[in-house]
Amino acid sequence: MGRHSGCYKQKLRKGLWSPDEDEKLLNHITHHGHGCWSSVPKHAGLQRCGKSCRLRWINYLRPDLKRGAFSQDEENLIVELHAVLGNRWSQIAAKLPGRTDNEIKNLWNSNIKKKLKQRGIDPNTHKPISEVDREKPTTSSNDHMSLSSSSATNQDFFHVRPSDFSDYFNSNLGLSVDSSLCSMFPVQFSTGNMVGSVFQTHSCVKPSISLPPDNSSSTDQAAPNWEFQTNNTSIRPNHNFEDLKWSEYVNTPISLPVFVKSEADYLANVSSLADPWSQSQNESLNTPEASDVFCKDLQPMAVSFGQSL
DNA sequence: AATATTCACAACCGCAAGTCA
DNA sequence: ATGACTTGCGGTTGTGAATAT
Repeated sequence: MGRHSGCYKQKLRKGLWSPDEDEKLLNHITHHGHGCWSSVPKHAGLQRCGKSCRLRWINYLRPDLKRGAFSQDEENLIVELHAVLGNRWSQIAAKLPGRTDNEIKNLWNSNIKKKLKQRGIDPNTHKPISEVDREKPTTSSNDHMSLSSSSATNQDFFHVRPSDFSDYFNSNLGLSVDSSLCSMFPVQFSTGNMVGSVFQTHSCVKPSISLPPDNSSSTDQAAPNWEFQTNNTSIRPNHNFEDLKWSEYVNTPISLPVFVKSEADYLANVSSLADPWSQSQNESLNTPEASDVFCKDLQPMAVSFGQSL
């Protein structure tokens, strides 16, 4: 490739950095800033290309790096972010202060991927592996948006990236939604072990998900005070925001997503959903876009989905 | 003890997008 | 408009340590 030619034309060092090189680079950037990376090696007295210096600084020498092992919370967040963002490591890293994209990518490839596979989850789609195998032959671009399929899972929606959400809104629902503001908040079917998910793409909010204690009876749970009834299914908002471990989360197969435009709308919707929804499935939620979307489009799909169980 | 394998981490490579003359 | 150059990203490879055989 053409641009990054310095490393090849000149006899520049490659491979691991020595402590001496680190010190030179650190001193230079501490006193002068990096400015144009291509001029850094010359000014710092290094036999490296600018690109290599940049990488070394970003991934290792930067003073704000956290280093050390990832916490369980960080791992969980990475999995959840990956489900929405895919391999957009830099965007994932932006949500984890002190962590680099390279570090997260390495963790994913060497550790998390394996853990997910051991739990029967396909790390690419975040779906159960058996399901991924079944679905391999056909996947049209909008298949993942359909809730009418009985094989829909939580990961169907995590699989959809924010940009896809906004495309879907813009083209199918006639709404103008900024992809960076698309979010989901949790909704729970009361007839099974199913949850939705909270996700905020524009700020680091740890998803909070709660589950019914088990698949069957959950009488002691502080249940939401409304539910949406169909012939054989009821849908409740879940506002019992207890943290959920990923290991538990991956075992919960179904979600109902609701989209909101902003953090403010999100909070408004959560509080509005705490109120009785309505007597009728046709009555709108009393909040803006999310309610409209949910009532006009997602609710009927959810009903269809619920009935197909 | 020697060798092979696995693992975690660091660094490299190729590409695309952006900037600037 | 064009090409040289920089920057940033994501996939891949290299390397040394730890572990298994």
